[in-house]
Amino acid sequence: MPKRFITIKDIARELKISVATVSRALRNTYDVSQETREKVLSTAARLNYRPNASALGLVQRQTHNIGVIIPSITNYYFSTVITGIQECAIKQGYNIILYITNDLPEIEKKLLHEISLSNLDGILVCLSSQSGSFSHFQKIIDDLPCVFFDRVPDSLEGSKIVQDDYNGAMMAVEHLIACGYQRIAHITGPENLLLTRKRLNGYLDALEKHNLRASYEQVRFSGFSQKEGENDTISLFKDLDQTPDAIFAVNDRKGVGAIISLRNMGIAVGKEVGVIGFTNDPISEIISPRLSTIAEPAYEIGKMSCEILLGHIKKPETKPQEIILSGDLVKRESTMKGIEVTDCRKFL
Amino acid sequence: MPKRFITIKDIARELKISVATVSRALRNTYDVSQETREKVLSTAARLNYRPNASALGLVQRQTHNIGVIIPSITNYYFSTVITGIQECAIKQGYNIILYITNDLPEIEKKLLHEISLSNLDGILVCLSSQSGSFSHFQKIIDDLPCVFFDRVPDSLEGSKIVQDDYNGAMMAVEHLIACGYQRIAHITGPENLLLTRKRLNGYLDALEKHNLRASYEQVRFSGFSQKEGENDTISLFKDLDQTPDAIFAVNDRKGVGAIISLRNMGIAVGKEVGVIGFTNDPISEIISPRLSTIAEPAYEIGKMSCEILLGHIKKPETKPQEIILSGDLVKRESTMKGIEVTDCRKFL
DNA sequence: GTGAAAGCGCTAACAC
DNA sequence: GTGTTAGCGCTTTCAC
Repeated sequence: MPKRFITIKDIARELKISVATVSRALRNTYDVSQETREKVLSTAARLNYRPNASALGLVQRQTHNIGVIIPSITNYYFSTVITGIQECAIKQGYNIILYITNDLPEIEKKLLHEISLSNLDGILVCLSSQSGSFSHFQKIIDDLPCVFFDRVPDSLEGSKIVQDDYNGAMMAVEHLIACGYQRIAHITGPENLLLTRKRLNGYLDALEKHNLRASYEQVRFSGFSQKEGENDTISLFKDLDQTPDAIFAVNDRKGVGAIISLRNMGIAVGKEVGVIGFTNDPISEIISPRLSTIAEPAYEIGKMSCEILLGHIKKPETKPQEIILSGDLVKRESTMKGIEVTDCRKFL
Repeated sequence: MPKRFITIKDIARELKISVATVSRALRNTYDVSQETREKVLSTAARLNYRPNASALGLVQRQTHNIGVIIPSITNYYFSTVITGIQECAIKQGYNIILYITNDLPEIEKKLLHEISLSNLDGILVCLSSQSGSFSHFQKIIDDLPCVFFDRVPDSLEGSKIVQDDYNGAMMAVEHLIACGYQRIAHITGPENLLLTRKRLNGYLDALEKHNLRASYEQVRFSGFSQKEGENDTISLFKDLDQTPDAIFAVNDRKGVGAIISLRNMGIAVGKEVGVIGFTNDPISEIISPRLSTIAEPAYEIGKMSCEILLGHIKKPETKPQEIILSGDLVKRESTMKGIEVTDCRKFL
């Protein structure tokens, strides 16, 4: 182990003063003479002194590291959230340590067990899809400030930051209705996730509000991937006597999957069957036709989560907060019933 | 600072033995009796003891944290590389600390200055686009094992992991040529990046090899974004007397940009003008027509980089290695000259 | 205003 | 096989 950095001892020796004085001078404590302080500061700069993180961690019981547990980072939403977290953290002098669960509860559990909590001042969590119980989180919460974002538990205490899933879904479905679609199906994520249920409720309530048929028959639960969006769509068209004339997808990737399946079936997306997603993934601008969606404040979610966590870390007595950030409807061609698709070029 | 975890002292007190013995038992050192060890292990388990990371870091001079400096994570390539890094790291008991530069050399420099190196056992770096000089890295390299990936410096020593940029570009352009395209332009990244120059050389050499016109006139340097791909394409068609009949883009995002601009110009992508990218971003399957590309081993690059770094950490005398991973040609419709586009549905 | 010393949690060298 | 001690780099009483 060759790592050896300059320490306050080196500075003290060079200046023939005690380490205590060096320490005080460095931290600008008042009871140190102007002269000494300047000497210390200048030699520290000259020697390129940096405080040792482990020593600080040991004595102050805080490491300035925060953990982030997340199912995946290879999609627009999560990577943007992380970017928000990281930017906020660094600004306040904190590092983020990244843990990816691959959306697998076993890995999540294993991780939680193995993570060195003493290396962390707090933790940011987005649950994996199938997290059945949350007992493994309870232990952590007891030890460490913990903030949940996006996929949050309903049964645990703690701060929670989410987008407005219910109203977002409501907006999406009302937009479909406003466009003239009537038989609106929903392809969504795992039933046990709170996020899924909230969007589902928004969907169902919007239908009821407008006196349209709201039934579980036209809902498909599965995962969050494009492929699953494709399959759900196929299943919808195979199983239903009256095929839907619109699909509300729980996210844009599934929305893209829906468009692809519809295209494969020879159905004109928009004109014949409308599709709307959720996220505003850049991909929704690329797909043909372009996908209408509910834009989520991903970056904000990350930033806000980090700020709240840092608040808990700095003031442990802070009460848990639940924050809901609203999204925006983005209208594109996938929900335009009116336009004629005679000239295919338009969509190429 | 409320954090207080169980320590070996607690175990020692409970068992009325010394902390040294506890430490030895925990680490399974040989000179401890079976009986004592079992007692220690069981109380450690019962008390849910976890070694204190800071204390370990202090005494062993290693933190089991590795830093990752990367321009961005909100795209397929980088997020996949990170996933590979994280998976490899966790498997070997290391945490990754993420630093995002936003591709800004000022932030990169600032970061390098502020990062607590004593908190890191090593560092993985992907340069920002405009890193002019690398002097700020030199200091780090002297202190800490450092491995570069993807965007590597040519003037610094150290292990470097990259895809085969030169041959990938060569393959891409030869594919275009094989498809019958003749006037092949190139839209690429910042000229000062090694990666850009390698792909450029592959491009130029392929043209020369096949006796086609190779000139800087048909090359556009800019950034890596889709928007810049759009602009480069427009510029190409505006400036050139003889407009290109194919475009080789430095990455898929720019390739997508090229397709979008071509479509806007009313040009049939594939049939009239071929486009090929680099990466195999999932987006290349979504765009219409689907984008041919060179698939990069992103996950492998991450995994390999992490492995090499861990090698350096564990065996500091290890010589720097330069590893080149090859990519694969993926043929799609954006380079199909032959097919008739009468039925647009095919592409929708 | 400054130094000496203890202590954070742990390992390792040295006794016995 | 186990205990004692010193020390990793730093902060923080407590003296003076």
